[in-house]
Amino acid sequence: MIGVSTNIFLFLSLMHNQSLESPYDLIFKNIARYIELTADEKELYKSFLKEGSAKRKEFVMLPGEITKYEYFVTKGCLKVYSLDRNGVEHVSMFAIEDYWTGDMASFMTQQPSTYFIKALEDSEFLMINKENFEQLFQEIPKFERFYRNLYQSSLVNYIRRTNQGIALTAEERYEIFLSRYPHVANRITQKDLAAYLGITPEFLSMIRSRMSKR
Amino acid sequence: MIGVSTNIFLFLSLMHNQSLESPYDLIFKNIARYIELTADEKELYKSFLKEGSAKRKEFVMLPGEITKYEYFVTKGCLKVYSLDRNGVEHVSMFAIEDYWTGDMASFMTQQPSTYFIKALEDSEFLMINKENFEQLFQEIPKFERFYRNLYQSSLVNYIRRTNQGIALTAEERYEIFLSRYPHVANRITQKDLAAYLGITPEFLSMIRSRMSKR
DNA sequence: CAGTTTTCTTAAACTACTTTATTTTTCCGC
DNA sequence: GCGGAAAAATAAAGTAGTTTAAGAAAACTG
Repeated sequence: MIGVSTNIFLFLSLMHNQSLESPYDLIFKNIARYIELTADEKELYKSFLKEGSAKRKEFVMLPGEITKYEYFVTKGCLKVYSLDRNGVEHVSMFAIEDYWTGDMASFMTQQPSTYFIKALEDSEFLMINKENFEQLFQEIPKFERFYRNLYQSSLVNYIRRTNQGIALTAEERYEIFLSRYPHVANRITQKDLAAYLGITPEFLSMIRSRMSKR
Repeated sequence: MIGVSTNIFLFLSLMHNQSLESPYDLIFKNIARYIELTADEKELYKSFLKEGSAKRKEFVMLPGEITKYEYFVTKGCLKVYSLDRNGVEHVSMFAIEDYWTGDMASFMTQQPSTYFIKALEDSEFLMINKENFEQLFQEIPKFERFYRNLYQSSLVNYIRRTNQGIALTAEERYEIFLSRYPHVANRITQKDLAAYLGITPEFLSMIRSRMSKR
């Protein structure tokens, strides 16, 4: 899980009172974790963003496309995944409110993506394209610092997940996911969670019944 | 493999003619991938670094310690690894010349590390401590950009490795490692490579004999 | 270069996870 | 609230990778 949510409680309060927060309030709070923006800078940044949305089951991105945007989810839940050569689905991350997502490799290198991004719920997000992303660093150099910190946190999470994938059993990984991302776990299906954990839904089901018998 | 080597050929030329390059030339070339430093800035940066070395089989870092430094390898090869609760070794990365390494999570959060760093060959490196790391961004803000880019590349590599770990068989991961990091592969033992791939040395040996029979 | 330690190989028994198939339960679009 | 589709549970047979053990090859150390 790359995106590094600012704060679970912020997200929970949003759940109960979504209309009070605009999508921009959420993204500014996210950015304020690492840098402070002046009112002018906020306006400029806002002008670099585009609003997007997708209904449940709609695709936000398809493999083969050159990734145009990085996404910041303001409502709903996106699933980022790919298919291996046997057609088996592998989920790279779930992005809920306050998470950044996209295909970073494709966005950075402008090579075709190998990922699908699909909305699991009716979703809304803010998007920044490659030109604006580059421009951002020219206009507001502080953003170098923001992204340096964002990527730093993401890396720590990825390193952890890589090592877990190698060192732990599926059951252990499942338990860790439940305790670390409970608010994600109860929004997604077991099938999708299995695809994130790297196991079959049948085996996840077995794990669950084994665990409940203890 | 996190560190993102600038250039294999640079490294190869170093192998043949090490005395001509100082460790600082190497790190400045590494940094020049993303930002340009003035002579003054180079001097200042140099003053933030410390030189270190370790003989073959010596430990550079032990678990339990709070990580003091990030390391840039200028000679030799370091192995970053941890032990799981069964005492099985899991290699997180090999760092050769021109690679950055360390325990980023521990360095950033100043929590005790869970990693060993051990020299596989007589090695030399440059180190930056946490205070100087923070200071660096105050004194030379350009470094935000450098690290933003460095972390970006590392993330792309990590995302790739995570997905490979889940989607591919051990044999496929072995072949990919060989073609992607041939210069690392022939400097390390099969035992260490197996611990990187997440399999037993016995199984790697089996894979190799299976492959050679084709 | 001899002795010792470590690494590598091979092979048989074992385990975590997959595959395939069937049944039951949940969900969501009308 | 109903009908159809998707998800979840259960179970049996199969496979990728582990474990244990023992011998052969390589590689440090004195």
